[in-house]
Amino acid sequence: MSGKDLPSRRIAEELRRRIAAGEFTEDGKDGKLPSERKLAADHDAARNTVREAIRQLAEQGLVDTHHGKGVFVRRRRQLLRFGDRYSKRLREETGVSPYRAELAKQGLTPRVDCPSITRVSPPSDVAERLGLSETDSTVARRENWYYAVGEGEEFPVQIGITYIPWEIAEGSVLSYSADMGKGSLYARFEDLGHPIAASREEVSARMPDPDEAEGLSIPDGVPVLEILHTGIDDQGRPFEVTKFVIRADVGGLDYTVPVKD
Amino acid sequence: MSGKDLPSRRIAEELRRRIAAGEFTEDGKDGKLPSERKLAADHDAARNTVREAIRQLAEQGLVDTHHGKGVFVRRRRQLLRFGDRYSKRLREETGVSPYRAELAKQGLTPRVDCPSITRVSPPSDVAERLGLSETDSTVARRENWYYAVGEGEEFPVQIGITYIPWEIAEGSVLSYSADMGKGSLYARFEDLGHPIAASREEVSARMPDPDEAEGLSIPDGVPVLEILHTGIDDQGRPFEVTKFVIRADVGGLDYTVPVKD
DNA sequence: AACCAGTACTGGTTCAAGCCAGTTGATGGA
DNA sequence: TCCATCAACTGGCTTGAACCAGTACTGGTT
Repeated sequence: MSGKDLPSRRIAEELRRRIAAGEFTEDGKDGKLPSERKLAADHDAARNTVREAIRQLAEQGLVDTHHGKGVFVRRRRQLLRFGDRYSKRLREETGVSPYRAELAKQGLTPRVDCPSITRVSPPSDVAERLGLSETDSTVARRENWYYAVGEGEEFPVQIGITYIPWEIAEGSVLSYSADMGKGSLYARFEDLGHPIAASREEVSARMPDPDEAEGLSIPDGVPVLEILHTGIDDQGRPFEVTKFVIRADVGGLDYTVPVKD
Repeated sequence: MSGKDLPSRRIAEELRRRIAAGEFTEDGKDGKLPSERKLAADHDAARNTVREAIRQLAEQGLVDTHHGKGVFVRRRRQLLRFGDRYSKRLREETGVSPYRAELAKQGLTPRVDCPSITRVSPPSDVAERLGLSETDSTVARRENWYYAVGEGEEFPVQIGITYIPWEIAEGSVLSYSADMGKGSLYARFEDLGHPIAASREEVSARMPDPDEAEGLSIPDGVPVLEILHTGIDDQGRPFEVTKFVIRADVGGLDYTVPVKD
């Protein structure tokens, strides 16, 4: 046995069963569960006990609650898979960014927002990867928000914060313009003598902090993937670090890496 | 403003501040917070309100609760970073597995448990990646649990479930023995004519299901990384799929991938 | 038709109380 | 000395009540 026989668990278990059976989602139904007060009466339990059960389901990502409306079965969206983001061939042949291509597979269109470009001191993890001193150097900081638009809804997918050593970015569009022109970011780096040759990606997962949860409208019980990406040029020099934060309920990663002998 | 001014939020906020200030962890202290009943009295609030505040902290991964003992500040462990797991050179030169090497950096020793080797029908995602029919084929299923041992404590890190087409595993140690001999798994695949040449890794993050949470003793508010790994040989044939589930509070990934022109 | 107010729902938060269950340390007997 | 017992903690769970806050519909007024 893996769980104790408590009222809240029993109620949660029963709701899980009914959700799996499609009781709330079949035909014309909108996925709405009975109200907390009704469930409490049905199970002869206190409303707080039902709330505890629903909290367990929400934590598990099975339902969403909406104040004033009700509790709804969360419909599973197929994950977007991001990989191969830097290939020059892709960049030149298809003319569309990998982000756009992946969204297109699911009938979605991207919207990217670049709310700020600033000049700052690098955070310590970024400075370390760029081989810079944390205090004696500055970097250009470009913040990008990625959204997906489709079927009358728009939702945020990921945030990317790119740090570029100031001595590289200085004078280039990288340091001041949201629009980076044909071929986008990595074409500009190539112009500047840093063609991307390798990418290091350090991947972690964690719960979003409250600001991220709000900004990315992340439902309860959904973690984020955090990727610390370092761009490395043909000389082995790191020239750019980007910190991605991806909603794990809408996005994942897909790497195909050759294995070295 | 990002949060409402509710009693439970205020209490959580104050505890966050005191935790950050090191009030519970400095010098000889063991990181224990005041009891729920004491906090309730101090803040002139109901015990349930304090519990709600503590639940928020636990969800955020700041504290652990222990029934009968108290609430403790969670000490952050440096993440283990797994990458480059398949290199033949590493395998032959160092003689130690990458898993062992990464743990050694932090003064930990691995323990690996192989509780079961069975013959089953492949799950659909696995069958798809191996190019098999879900119903007309069988695979060897090897389940491995990875633990870290150090300083009088042992904790689980990840689970790996490896699926191998039966026609490949049949007759080999892969199909029946926990001990795979010198060079381990990928050396055996090489013996069988499938030297690993590339690895595809599909990465997602999610909350653990209740069984995983128990089996991996995952604290509240900690997600897992799920990696669906496909081993590909020098002919481009997939010969093995492993599903890893990693506790995100102890482990992450580290890929360095060349960028194709 | 357009608007607004009222009302009856929904979940969100807090309260005070009680009992259950795991942990710890003191007490006292063998 | 050793060990069982007990008391006094700790958090875990449930109850039932009250009130707040967001939503949607209804009916009346304009």
